[in-house]
Amino acid sequence: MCQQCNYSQLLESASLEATTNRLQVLEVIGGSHCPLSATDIYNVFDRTQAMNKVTVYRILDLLVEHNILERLSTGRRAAYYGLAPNEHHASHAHFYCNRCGQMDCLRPETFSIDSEHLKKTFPGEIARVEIRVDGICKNCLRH
Amino acid sequence: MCQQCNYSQLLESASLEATTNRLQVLEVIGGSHCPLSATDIYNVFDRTQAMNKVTVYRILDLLVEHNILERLSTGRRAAYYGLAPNEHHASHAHFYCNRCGQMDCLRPETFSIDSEHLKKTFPGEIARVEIRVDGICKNCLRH
DNA sequence: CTGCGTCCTGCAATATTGTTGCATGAGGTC
DNA sequence: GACCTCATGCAACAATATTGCAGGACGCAG
Repeated sequence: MCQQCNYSQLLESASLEATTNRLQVLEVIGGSHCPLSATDIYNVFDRTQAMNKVTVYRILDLLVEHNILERLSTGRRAAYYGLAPNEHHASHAHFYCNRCGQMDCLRPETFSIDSEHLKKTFPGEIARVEIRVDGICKNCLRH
Repeated sequence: MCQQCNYSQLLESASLEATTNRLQVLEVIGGSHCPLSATDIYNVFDRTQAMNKVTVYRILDLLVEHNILERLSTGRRAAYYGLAPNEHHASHAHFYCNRCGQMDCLRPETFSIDSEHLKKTFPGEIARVEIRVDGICKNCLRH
């Protein structure tokens, strides 16, 4: 998902310690071409070196809170996590396959939405806009 | 949310029996100015006349499947339910307050997205596009 | 009008996902 | 060395949703 991000730097500029666990979570997410669920993430560590699921959840929460990761909803129960938009990658919509549960990133230019106008007129504070396209992916269509 | 929908008719045109429970669920959702969670819905019935939560979940699933209701994600765990777009109400985005958990409907013209183009070019089948704005609502900002 | 099938509902148990409380251990500071 | 803060782990718990099974309503064939 991102080869240009320096994860230690991301953490330090958020005043967070760059611990091994945090770096590993970031590497797993950053190394994936699509957002991952918390379960996906700690399953990766089950194979190589155990990381407690609570630790994974806490790291995910922390990084979302510091805007390093973004939490994506799926229409099902589990949330998915991807790198938050930053100078290296623009905010973009996602496609969620209702059949296999895979979530994919759409290209940033897929939707052009004017959230600036909304931010000026909306009587509240807007943190982010999430766009998700639901359907059936091409792999599942073949079967 | 909708005074024009005839719920029995909606059910019948989907070949579903218009049972009391289903009509009541539809009336609760249709009578609300904003989408409701499954818990909200069966709490309404706790006061007036009990309906089992499993029944509520099953009715919600069934109606979503038949495109009478739409399931909205919140970024938290509970899903919210509103009437699906139909001839009486256009598809629209929603605002979710991260502080109080209230979900509100935005006016349909808030975002104009070109999903037709995407449907033509995307190598998969697109069922719907969900847009959610997250932030803090004006009520919560006051406190 | 009796027996059979189908559908809706309820209850209990279970599953999935995420969170909290508390203890331990590492590393820094006085 | 005593003390602090922070990250982590473990166990228990909480919130949300689903499954299995049984009973009851309703229509229909005989």
